[in-house]
Amino acid sequence: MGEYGQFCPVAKAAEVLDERWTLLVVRELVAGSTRFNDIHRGVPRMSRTLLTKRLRTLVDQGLITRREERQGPVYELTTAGNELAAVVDVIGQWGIRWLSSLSDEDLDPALLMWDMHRRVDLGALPPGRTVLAVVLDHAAPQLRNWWLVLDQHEADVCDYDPGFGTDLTMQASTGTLVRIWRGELGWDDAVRTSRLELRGPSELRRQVRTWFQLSPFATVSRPEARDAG
Amino acid sequence: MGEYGQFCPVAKAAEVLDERWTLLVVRELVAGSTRFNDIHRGVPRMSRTLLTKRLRTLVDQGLITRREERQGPVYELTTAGNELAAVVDVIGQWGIRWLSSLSDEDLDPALLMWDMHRRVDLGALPPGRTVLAVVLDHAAPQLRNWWLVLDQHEADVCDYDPGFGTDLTMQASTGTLVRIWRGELGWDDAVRTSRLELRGPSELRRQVRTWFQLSPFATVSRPEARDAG
DNA sequence: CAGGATCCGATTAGATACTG
DNA sequence: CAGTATCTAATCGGATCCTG
Repeated sequence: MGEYGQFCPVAKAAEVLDERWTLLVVRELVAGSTRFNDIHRGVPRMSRTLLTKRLRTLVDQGLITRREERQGPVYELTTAGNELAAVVDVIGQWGIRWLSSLSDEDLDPALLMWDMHRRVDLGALPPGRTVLAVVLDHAAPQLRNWWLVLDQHEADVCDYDPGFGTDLTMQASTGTLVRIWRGELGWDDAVRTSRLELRGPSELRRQVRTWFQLSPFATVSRPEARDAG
Repeated sequence: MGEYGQFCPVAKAAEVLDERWTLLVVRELVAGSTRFNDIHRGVPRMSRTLLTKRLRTLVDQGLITRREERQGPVYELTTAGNELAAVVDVIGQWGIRWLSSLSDEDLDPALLMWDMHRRVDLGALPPGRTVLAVVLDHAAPQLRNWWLVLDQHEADVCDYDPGFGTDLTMQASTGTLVRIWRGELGWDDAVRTSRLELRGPSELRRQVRTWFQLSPFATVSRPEARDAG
């Protein structure tokens, strides 16, 4: 795409980073995804064709490598690409401070579940397997019900009942969970006001909040409420 | 333009920042430009129509304000916009570390002179007015000769002889000056190898290197030279 | 100096269908 | 699972001309 014709390092970096979707693909790689389909789950609105193209560009630019494994291609950040973690971090910090108004379009249930499953603190789980059902109020029928299958080794997310039974059910609107996720609404506050409902053994109801680490940006300090000028 | 449909703060920030040219316009504002023409001198390849459009978008997004003054409109960063300085900084640091290969297109003489004039350390200048002529080897005729008119209060850049006489002349290729500017080539090294030639009183020849602060990214540490994997 | 209005060509990305 | 190929609709941005 476009070059800026400037020797400024900001301009040279922008040539690489400001192409549409690129920063989000990098974010997925920074978050640890290495397989095509995993990366795509983090950018589901991107066509697979376009993702292919962006990945190739990133390889050409030396930000990632592509390796053929038995299970298929594996994408990994190079040293240069890895240092973009700092860029993603600062941009996210700015974003959470100043861009808090979300449209309904932004409240993507599948994305929320994908994010949650990836931030599970495996060490905080009870022994054995735990199945957490999540019900998202008002979501479209096929996006309403989710199951997180958690054990000490991995966290899986399903959009169908995996058939192990349910240990705990969590019910809320997608917006409520997103606000909790982003650190804009306290867990206790949400429970107290019944915006977040938990059903199951009281011990699990108490513990569940420790199973998730929330968004990496949840703890970023927010600006004082006053005009932006 | 495009929305990503994600609640992730990185995605929300990218919606604002990854539109073409936007980051460079922000960079100009962070660097201190407030007038339309000054901003445009920092992004000369951007059409004025497009710059107008981007500025309006930035106002709508609450990153800058536009104020009508007697001399004309003045653009200024809001608190939110001002915090983008950190984003510009991190991106520039990454850029100078990993994107050192510049095309001829990137070596824009006018941009270099504009950058230099803006990073003059007024306090380091000799008393009174100093005129520094700059000759850029191999540049197109109308981009070869420049004059920096420096005094304790301001630094001006002209592409014509302002008629005050010349105290010191600096001659080099644009590429050499850019590499010095970016911190990739030492001043002494350039002088010793005659890539940078100075003509004028020996005292000024010795002092001139202190008049410029170089690029804000000149002092960023560079990666060790080895493969990027 | 700081734009507004238009037109038009180039680029882009989504949708769709197909492949090993 | 991980793409490729193709077509089309939409968008974007440069050029040009005009304004107060």
